[in-house]
Amino acid sequence: MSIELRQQIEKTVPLTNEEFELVLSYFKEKHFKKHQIVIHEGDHVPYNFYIVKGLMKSSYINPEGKEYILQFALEDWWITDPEAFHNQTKATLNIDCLEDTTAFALSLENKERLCKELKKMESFFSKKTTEDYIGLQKRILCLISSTAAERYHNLLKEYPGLIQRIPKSMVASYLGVSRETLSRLATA
Amino acid sequence: MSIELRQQIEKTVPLTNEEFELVLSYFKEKHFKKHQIVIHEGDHVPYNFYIVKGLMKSSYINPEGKEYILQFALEDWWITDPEAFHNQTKATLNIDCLEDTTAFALSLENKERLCKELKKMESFFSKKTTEDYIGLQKRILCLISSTAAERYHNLLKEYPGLIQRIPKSMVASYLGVSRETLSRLATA
DNA sequence: CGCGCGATTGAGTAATTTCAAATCTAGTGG
DNA sequence: CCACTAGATTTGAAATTACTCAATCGCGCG
Repeated sequence: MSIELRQQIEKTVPLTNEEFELVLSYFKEKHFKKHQIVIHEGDHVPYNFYIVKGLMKSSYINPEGKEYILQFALEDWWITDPEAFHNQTKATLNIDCLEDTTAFALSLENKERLCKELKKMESFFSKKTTEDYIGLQKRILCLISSTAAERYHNLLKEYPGLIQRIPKSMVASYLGVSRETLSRLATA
Repeated sequence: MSIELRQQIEKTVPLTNEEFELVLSYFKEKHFKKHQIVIHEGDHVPYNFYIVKGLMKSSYINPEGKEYILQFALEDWWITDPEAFHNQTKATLNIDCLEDTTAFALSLENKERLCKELKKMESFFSKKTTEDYIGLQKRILCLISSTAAERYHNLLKEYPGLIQRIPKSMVASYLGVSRETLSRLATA
């Protein structure tokens, strides 16, 4: 059930069985249904979620009600409203489920306790955040340097499995183009 | 000379004078002239730079020679090619100076030694990377949800001091619009 | 079988780019 | 101090790209 998480951590730091048990003990298993809202704008953000099975998305909804998708998270990915989670402020993003989803939930308090108790976990989170940072920088480069068509094909190439599980209209939102434009790109 | 760096670190973790001396000892002071190239695509990336005085930018240059600016870094900011630096691979970005610049250079080896010797520095870097990640997420949101005009005015509001020190054509590159479009926005 | 959501298509409009030319400006050497 | 030049900025006009609004299509689910 949690082999992937262990493997992910062990890409950075090796763990004994006991250590991994300790790590797991700080998480709380949570179950969500398709369409369920996990975090709503204005909420307190109690957890960072590691996705065991399923699919969530995080997005910003502007005053006119238009949704802009910041992230999809499927198996072995993490998702939260990072600013609200780390600064313990109110959420500006919304997080919901595109499928029935099982996640391991880690509170900020538990994250800090865990890092204190098991110093190498601090290295793991640090490395993970750095990798995520690099990913965002690449996405920014893509947004400022590529056309809508190039961005779409790049996404297809990078995450071929993702597109099958997501309505095209959401792919459009993630790429920063209208559904109609994406539809015209997809057939070309 | 290095009061700002100490203050930046102490926003996350308190330091004694001795500890800060230790921190500083891992950095190497470097001087660069305006227009000097600090990192060239294909180079090894030996350092992450903390800017003491001056201004650098990092950018990607596509095969046709068009430049896309990922980051500006002025006093009290950090800059490197993060992927090449952390994975010790060849640079895909270019970094150069828009002004004469003094920087504190930290090698990956020294960063790791420092974190090992002074555990709280790992917390500092971790926190810093998280904050930077949040910043990039905001920039992505801005890119997918705002018009060129909104992005420009947002930049003016967020970093009012930056614009005076940077050619408008580079602001355009950073925002992902053509110089001509930015010029028309700026006068409006 | 029909409802409803998502996807597609069409037409008109708005925003942005490109290419080209003109203008402005800062730094250099005389 | 002035003239000159290279780079940066602005402006204009045409072409492209993407958006909006509206209508239609397709299909899975109840």
